[in-house]
Amino acid sequence: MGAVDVTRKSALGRPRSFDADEALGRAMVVFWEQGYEGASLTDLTSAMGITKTSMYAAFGNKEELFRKALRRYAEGPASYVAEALARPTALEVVEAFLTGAVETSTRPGCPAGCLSVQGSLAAGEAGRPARDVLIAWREECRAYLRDRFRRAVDEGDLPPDTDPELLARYVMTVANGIAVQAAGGAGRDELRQVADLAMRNWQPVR
Amino acid sequence: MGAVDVTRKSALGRPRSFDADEALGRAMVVFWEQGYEGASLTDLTSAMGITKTSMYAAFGNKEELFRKALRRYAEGPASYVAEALARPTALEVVEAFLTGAVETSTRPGCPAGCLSVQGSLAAGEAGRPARDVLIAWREECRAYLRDRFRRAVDEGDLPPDTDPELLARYVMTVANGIAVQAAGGAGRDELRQVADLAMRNWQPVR
DNA sequence: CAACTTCAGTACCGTTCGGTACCGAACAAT
DNA sequence: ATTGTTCGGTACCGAACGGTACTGAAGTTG
Repeated sequence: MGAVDVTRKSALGRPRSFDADEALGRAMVVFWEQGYEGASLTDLTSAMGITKTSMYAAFGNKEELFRKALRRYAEGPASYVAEALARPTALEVVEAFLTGAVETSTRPGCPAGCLSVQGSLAAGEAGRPARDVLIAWREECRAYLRDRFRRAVDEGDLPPDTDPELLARYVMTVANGIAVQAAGGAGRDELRQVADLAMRNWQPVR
Repeated sequence: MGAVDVTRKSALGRPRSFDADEALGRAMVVFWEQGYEGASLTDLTSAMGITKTSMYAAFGNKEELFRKALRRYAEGPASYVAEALARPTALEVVEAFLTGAVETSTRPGCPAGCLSVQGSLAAGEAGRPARDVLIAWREECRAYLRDRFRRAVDEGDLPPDTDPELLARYVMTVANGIAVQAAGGAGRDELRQVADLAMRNWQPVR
């Protein structure tokens, strides 16, 4: 949550008559549902309730709008990531992470799946920058998990022969798979079970 | 492999001067790499080495070309699915399935990832039919796994309290996650480890 | 009020999209 | 040889793309 910095250069002139934060939220949903390339400016601006001109003035261009929408996604629907990382034990981290992935990917009233996965996996020339941003974001997320597991090893929370790198990649893999499943129509309860199954035997992980 | 049915209406007239099978293979790679919407007709036909006119005459239109490319993908790079399902035990099925997913998603000289996952997760209006075809394909794949696990339960190969539906969804989830990871640049060895980890404790599955 | 700035909107930019009409040439069957 | 069909290639279609110039109105500051 919180106001997104839209960097108004001055306080002069006629003030903006739409809520930039609200508009960004609408754009986020469109990107979430249709991906970067699949979301046209017409789709975006009509969902945002503003004209193309206003969008360009407020957000720069389509790519910047996407970046800001992603930031907002990270702070909003995907805030479960940061919350999960703050849990006291590694087991709880994984539990919260996968639970968050399931719930965010299957939230009623929101698009099914995860923006960072379906926003752009494959892309033509035009969508490549957006794809790279999403790859970087997922990498960052994985690095956080890895660091968290390293700490857990140091603290004796995980067995000393645990491979934090591998464990982080495994958890990310399951989370990404959950997003794909959700995009394909899988329901929350079914994915909840999948997440449980993925964790059930996680303790003996070495 | 095998000739793709391109349905020549008659033997009359000048024969085709390009190899339709070869051309379809090239198109498959482009779709694999760029997705349905991301692959333009120009991208496709220039990779296929033919003109737009020839493409339309031979394959119908972009959507049909995609369908045929998907069929070819299923018979070629994704043939590991059928092979895995034919293994004698459920454990071997899962092993072969996940190994195949890793190898196909990280094959040198081929696009990273899985066509059915990144071909179209999210889509604008134009890409929706392609997306639905891919969803159906993944569903079909999952149903095959489920049926195979049901059989394994009947045969006593899996514990009688196993949930084949859940197990199939779990395996598909991991496979899909692997494809996403591969599309994000993960290497074969790393994903190989992830697949091992996903299977390591699979035996006590109930 | 006057000066300025930004508003929302329209019309339009050049480009690319998927898809077609038409072409003369090439080949097969009669 | 004639007829019929398809070839590969060019030129083009209307529509949609991302993005911009220009407009008169609206609002803030001096």
